[in-house]
Amino acid sequence: MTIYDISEKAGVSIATVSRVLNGSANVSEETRQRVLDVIEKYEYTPNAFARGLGLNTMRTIGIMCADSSDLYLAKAIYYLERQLRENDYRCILCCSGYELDTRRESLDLLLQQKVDGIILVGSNYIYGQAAQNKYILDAALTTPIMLLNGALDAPNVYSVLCDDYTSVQEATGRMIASGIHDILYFYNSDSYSGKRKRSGYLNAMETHGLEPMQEFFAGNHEDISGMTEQLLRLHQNGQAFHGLIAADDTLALAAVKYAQTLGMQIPDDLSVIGYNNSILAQCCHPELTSIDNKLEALCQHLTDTLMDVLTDNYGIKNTMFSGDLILRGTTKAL
Amino acid sequence: MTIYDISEKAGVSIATVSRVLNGSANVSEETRQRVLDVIEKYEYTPNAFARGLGLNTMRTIGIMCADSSDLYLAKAIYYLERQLRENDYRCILCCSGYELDTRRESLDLLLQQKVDGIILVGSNYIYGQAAQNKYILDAALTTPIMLLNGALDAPNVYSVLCDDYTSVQEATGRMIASGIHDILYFYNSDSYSGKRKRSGYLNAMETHGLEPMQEFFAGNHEDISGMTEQLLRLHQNGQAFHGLIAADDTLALAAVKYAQTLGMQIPDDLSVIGYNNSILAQCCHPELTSIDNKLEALCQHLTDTLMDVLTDNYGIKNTMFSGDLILRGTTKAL
DNA sequence: TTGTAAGCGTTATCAC
DNA sequence: GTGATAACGCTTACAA
Repeated sequence: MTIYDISEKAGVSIATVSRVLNGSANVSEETRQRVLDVIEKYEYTPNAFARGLGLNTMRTIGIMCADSSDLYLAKAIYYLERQLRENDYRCILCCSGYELDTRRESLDLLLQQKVDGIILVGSNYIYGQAAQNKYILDAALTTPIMLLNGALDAPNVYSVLCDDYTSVQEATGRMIASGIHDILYFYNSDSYSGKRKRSGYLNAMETHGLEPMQEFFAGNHEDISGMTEQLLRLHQNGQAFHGLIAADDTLALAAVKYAQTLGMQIPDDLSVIGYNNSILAQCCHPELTSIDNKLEALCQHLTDTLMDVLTDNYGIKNTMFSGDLILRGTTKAL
Repeated sequence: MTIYDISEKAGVSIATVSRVLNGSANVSEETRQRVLDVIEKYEYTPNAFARGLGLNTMRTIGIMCADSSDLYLAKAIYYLERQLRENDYRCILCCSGYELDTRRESLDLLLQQKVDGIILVGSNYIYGQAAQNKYILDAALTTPIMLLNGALDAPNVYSVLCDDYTSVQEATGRMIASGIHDILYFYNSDSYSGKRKRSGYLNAMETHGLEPMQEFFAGNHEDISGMTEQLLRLHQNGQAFHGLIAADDTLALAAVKYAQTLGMQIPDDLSVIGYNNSILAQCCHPELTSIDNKLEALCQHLTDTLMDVLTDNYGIKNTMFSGDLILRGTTKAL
């Protein structure tokens, strides 16, 4: 079934069928109905490729992330897909991994597919050195690039992120105010937002004249046992801390397991604050106090901005949301 | 840049450029090189829409799932996307939700996008009544349909799943053999695989002449606190059990929290077995014994089969893998 | 209000 | 080997 078949059966030209299909006003109600009847009768649907060629768009958005099975990224993808679908856009998912080379490839893939926009999900896309971000700028020459949890000042690049710095700074401050002074910062990434979180912690400690303690975990993002073991080694080496702020709920969960392994009471012997307020926060007993970075709101804003850019060729360049500390059982009243 | 521009600059016809582009043998090495040079110089890439129209494919596969942020589904999507990309296919992600109506819509969306195949991820897509599965059969008229963790016997529909029945039956049997006779089955879905898991439990209990205890959780899939509370209510009502088999790691985790809340020792006072062997299994202390259903292997087999179908129009219709019980701290030696 | 015809940028079938 | 040229199925001026 093509538009020709329909036009023939309805006794009109293909232009008229096309007009009906695209809701053009310049069609008499009578012919419109006649055409619609034929379309329905034969269950005709326009050929998406032909339409794409004619309109130079198939209404698709590329969603790129390092690893779509990551709890946090998966949630972001979920929100974005739903919101884009509501705007009649389809999503092409592309997991780029964490290497620069594979990221370039992934981005090229999406550009070749001629998507209308590309969303980079995750702060790890922005590197410290400008040269490493060049492939993003190149892509932006062709297609609007949206950054979720990253920032890059360039034409046709739009950023939406959460104020990680302030969130962690305030959380640390509240823990200090509750009387805990030996607080360990436990992290596993020095990405754009990773750096900002850590700065927040450092600033809070310095402000209160306290000595910072930082511990970096280099292993796999999902290796909770490995994280726990690393903390246990710290303990064996005599490093004491009664508070722990984690850059991620996974790390915080490892801290809870660490305490349980040693028979410590939470929050009396150890207070823990996580980040992301993911489902993991509910997974332990007591439940995790965690920083909520408003992912759904971030995604909604990003989608809205992208729609603005796509229609008006203009949108808000940078937006920063503020996070919320969600209090649960791993901290005393802060 | 179009193929015309390139042909002009290279001093050949568009046919020759197209031949070079598609690796046709009938081009002299000299012209091939000349054309390639021009292509490289101008960074030309063929227009995907035009190519799609000509070839009637853009090499895309639709991946449909109820909720891509679900831990298990997210993992499946991750594997599938990677494997499809290796085969030079792009993925269009579409979250359909759990309602029949929205599923129909989602499937239509993918068909209209003219994907080359559709993967339904999750056992919940297959309903008990044939009429409810009709929309899948209709889609299969046009496009091969792959079922991950579901089975449906129909033309152009292919199924890959794990033997949930046997996995749960054996796990239950081993728990019984370890001396635990009052075992609760905790579940939250009566989907295709949900039913099979439950049957496995029931069969094992009956075989050993034990009275089954089943508890259904009707709330949100992520509401671990709600699940924990439901178990606590059960306890308050005097229902005793020293073993618990869960249809999902989330439910198993709730069981661990339930025990911790009551001050029970795991596994001495309560043994727990989960399902999926997801990251959640690592999240509690002690860690979850869980049934691994070989998701990556399932996905790989599904992708391979789909590639077979796409190239030869023929592939293995039904495949069943067997699961593994991964022993960890929530059970005594089984 | 409707129809004609020219794109859109490929692939593929012919000739030569 | 290479080059015309006809599909592919739509959108959209431009005419009528």
